[in-house]
Amino acid sequence: MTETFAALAEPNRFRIVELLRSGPHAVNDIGKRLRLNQPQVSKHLRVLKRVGLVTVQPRAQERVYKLRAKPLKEFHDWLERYRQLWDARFAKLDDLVAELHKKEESNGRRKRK
Amino acid sequence: MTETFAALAEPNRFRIVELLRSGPHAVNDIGKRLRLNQPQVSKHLRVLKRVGLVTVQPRAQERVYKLRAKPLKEFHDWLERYRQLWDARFAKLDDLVAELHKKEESNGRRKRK
DNA sequence: CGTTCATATGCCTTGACAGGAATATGCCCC
DNA sequence: GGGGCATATTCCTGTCAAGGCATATGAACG
Repeated sequence: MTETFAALAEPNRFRIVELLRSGPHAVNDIGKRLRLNQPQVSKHLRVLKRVGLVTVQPRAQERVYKLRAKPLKEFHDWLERYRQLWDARFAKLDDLVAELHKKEESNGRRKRK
Repeated sequence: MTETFAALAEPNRFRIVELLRSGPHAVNDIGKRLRLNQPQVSKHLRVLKRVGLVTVQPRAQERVYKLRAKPLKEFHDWLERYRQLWDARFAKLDDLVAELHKKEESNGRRKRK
């Protein structure tokens, strides 16, 4: 999981992923659109492939890279577990907890070991 | 956005975030639970704070760190734009596109510039 | 088969960052 | 106000990764 994060942490790699969202692209095509030198594109794609974010399919001499659904879905599922943080219902609960903390703080000074 | 990724790419920082999902924690508490030295915990929390993933609230001498909803929600929203990748409906469309590509390939050799 | 095109790999330098140990800051309590 | 905690910061060192350039691999096509 953290490897996926690391892969997306690199700005140019992030741009590549964003570009690939619109569909598969060949290496040279990516390089031209993002103004990147070909070797860097290949290297970045290598990393993205290693962590499973993309797959390759040869088309003659070209290599067409495509986004893979699985890791992005896993990603999405992971974030779902944090949904409570921003859900309206929880926001209220959050306030409540904050209030409880305040109380605990004000009369906790004597109780504290 | 990529900064958030970078912050989460560090395994120990990821563990801290996972721990904070269960609620706010003080620095020393985090260190004990995750078996990390206090300075590293402080440093990691500094990074998490810089990218806006956490906030601090002083409680006497302790500093209680808490997850922030906003960046995680933004994150979630960003991933929503990729949902088509793993949605069933799109899976079919994907197959269709693949087939079209195959056709284009078979009779495209002469058409290609 | 040799040339050309698309892509991959190797080498090098440089900068960023994590961990460890020591130390500084800040707050509480007597 | 001085000692004791909880936390932050500093310095140091080693590691790792990105970019630039040169070069290697590999396929198509005359």
